[in-house]
Amino acid sequence: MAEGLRERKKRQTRQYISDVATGLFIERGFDAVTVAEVAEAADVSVNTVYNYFPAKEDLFLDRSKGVVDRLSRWVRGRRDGESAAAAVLRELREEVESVSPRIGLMDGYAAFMRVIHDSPALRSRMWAIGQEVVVDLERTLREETGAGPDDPLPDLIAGQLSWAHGTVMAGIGRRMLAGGTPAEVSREMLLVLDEMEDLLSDRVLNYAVRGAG
Amino acid sequence: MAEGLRERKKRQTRQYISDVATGLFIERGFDAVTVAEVAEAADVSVNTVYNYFPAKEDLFLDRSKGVVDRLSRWVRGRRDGESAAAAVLRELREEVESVSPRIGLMDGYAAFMRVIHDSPALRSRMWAIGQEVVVDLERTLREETGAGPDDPLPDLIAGQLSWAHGTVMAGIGRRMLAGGTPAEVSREMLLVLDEMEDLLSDRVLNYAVRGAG
DNA sequence: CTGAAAAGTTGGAGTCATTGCAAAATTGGT
DNA sequence: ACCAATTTTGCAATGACTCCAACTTTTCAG
Repeated sequence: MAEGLRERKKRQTRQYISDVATGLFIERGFDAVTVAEVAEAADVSVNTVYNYFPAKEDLFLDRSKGVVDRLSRWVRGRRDGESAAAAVLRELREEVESVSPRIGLMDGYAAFMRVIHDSPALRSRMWAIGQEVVVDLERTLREETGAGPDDPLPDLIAGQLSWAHGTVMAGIGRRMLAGGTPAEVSREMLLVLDEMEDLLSDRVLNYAVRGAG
Repeated sequence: MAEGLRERKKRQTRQYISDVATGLFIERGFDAVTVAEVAEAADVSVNTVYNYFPAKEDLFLDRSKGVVDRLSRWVRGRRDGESAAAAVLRELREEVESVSPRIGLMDGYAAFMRVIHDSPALRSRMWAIGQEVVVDLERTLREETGAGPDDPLPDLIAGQLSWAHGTVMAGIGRRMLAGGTPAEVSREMLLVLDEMEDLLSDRVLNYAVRGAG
């Protein structure tokens, strides 16, 4: 009833393995570290590693970290009179402006990005996560607008919004990788965000305005 | 001087291996067929397969097939007074309208898509090709407009255009997979193309107009 | 036409991710 | 302290991919 001491231990073990693995990957690169090494360094068997993580990439990219429904949450939380796109742009700007570590604006992110940058497997996994984001957003937009299954608009809008989100994230990654400080990158990305908003059409910017049913 | 009988044989062998592999993949799925089986069916050794193809996925998706520079070619070939986006949309419409097999509007494409759809490895490889397309287009747009390396616009426009291209290709794939005939899918996609053009802003639609330096 | 050099093919051994299975060790509750 | 559920582990196997040395075929100069 006490909600398992067992559960706690499991979560601990899982976190520990992931931390150990992350350290090794950052130190020596994703491909240069074998799962066996991770297991040894974490003092567990290889099978235990696979017991917690479905694949090697998940040791580094724990996608359960609430990234896939980020856009959906932002859209669902849009204010009265605010469109889906406006909400996404506003939230993005807030994160960038506040130099939030949630979007990679922090010291040490460059090292993290480098690992991804240098590993095709990790890059591909990043894309897969991005795909989940789009699919999730498509569903949310359909729910929020009541669009029929044949209406292609929600998917197109979802594509545009997740393009915007992905472009910002990629821009941050690239600039941090190039040695920028969080503050510098934040400043630059605000300009990019302005350019981006300028590139979105009114159709996009006015889709799914809350309270305009 | 006769430009090798050797070269001809090599190209033949390569093509043959790819054909045999494709047949097996369509018949039984990508993951269910081992490279060893492909090699045996093609009457060569596994090493020979790897001599021609860097990875198993390349047996099915031969990315040398001029897809990566498709957008760049379209943009470079834009007419006088035509923008990059207008050229891309025009070419896309032409392909769709003419029910071109180059973009998957042909019988048998569903079987081809099914293999990709069911294999994470192949889907991921498709994305990687898409990435090459964007990068290629970014460079082309910079060349065509003379934009400086710090101007973020070319990358943003490239992102929008390759989003449009990718969306159309994905739409075709999904509809063919769902059992549509090439003619039906062509008709539906023309409507999607109209919606899509409506979603692009004038900024995008008027970028890099030929002869408006 | 003939004998290397060059290029292509092959077999075999090895690494690594990932899976399946059954034995062994732990843990929670009684 | 004991039982049953849960975890952890060892072992074996599959399959992609690489490295390497031996072997065969093609090219080409003489």
